[in-house]
Amino acid sequence: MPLKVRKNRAPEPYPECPLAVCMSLISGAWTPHVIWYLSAGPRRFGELRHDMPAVSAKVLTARLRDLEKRGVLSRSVHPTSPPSVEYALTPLGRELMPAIQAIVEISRRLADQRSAD
Amino acid sequence: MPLKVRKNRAPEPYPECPLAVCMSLISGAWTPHVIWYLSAGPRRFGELRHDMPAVSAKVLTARLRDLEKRGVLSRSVHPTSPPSVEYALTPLGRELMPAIQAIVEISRRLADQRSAD
DNA sequence: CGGCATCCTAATAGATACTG
DNA sequence: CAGTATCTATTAGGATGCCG
Repeated sequence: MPLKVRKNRAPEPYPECPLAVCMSLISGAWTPHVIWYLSAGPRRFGELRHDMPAVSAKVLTARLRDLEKRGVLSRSVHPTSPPSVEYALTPLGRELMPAIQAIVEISRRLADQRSAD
Repeated sequence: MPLKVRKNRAPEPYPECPLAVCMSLISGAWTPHVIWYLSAGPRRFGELRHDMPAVSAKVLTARLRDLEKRGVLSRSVHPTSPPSVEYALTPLGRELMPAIQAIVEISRRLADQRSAD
């Protein structure tokens, strides 16, 4: 059993791999969407769920916790009633925007091309 | 049982989801790396394995087949001895480069910042 | 050289029900 | 409102061995 690397993720510990650092922050099917919807400004849990109706609460929670741990976003609890929790991009999170932006633009262009057929 | 969507992938069929089209082409831990290493020009299977020592042959094959099926790259077999197979980006594949490029640049900047600490 | 077949683990994600 | 708990399913990826 040789070496046992972390599975299902880009192998971060290889510096010769030029995409690894950023990929480890945006990998996951929902991660880029979360970052995208936060790029316009802070947003609450329920609003994010509304933005992405197809994601389950569990998965959204998991992604948010993960991104918080990695320093991409911040989580602030407002002890009101009913309680509200706000998520916002950190400076690190904002550094990822060029990639997300590029993905959005390519998606739009490809979608346009398809509908033009 | 309501609607049964495709699992473990960004939900392509939601047009209101602005990242879906591109994400469906670059999702997967190794996919962006493959596209990146092909961006400099056509490349053979063995060369790609050399570029990404951490990927197994099986996974690399799977990613290449997948990308070929989606029209991102082309596969051409040269019936020499020993056989050689060359992969190259298609025009569609080249459209994805801005996103890959952005990921590479962010990775480099973040790596620089870390080493500057 | 460039695969494919087989078996395996781990990560991601979905459904549903429940809670402070 | 913003989660947590539990259970299950799908998939990505890894290890190994064989083949034209």
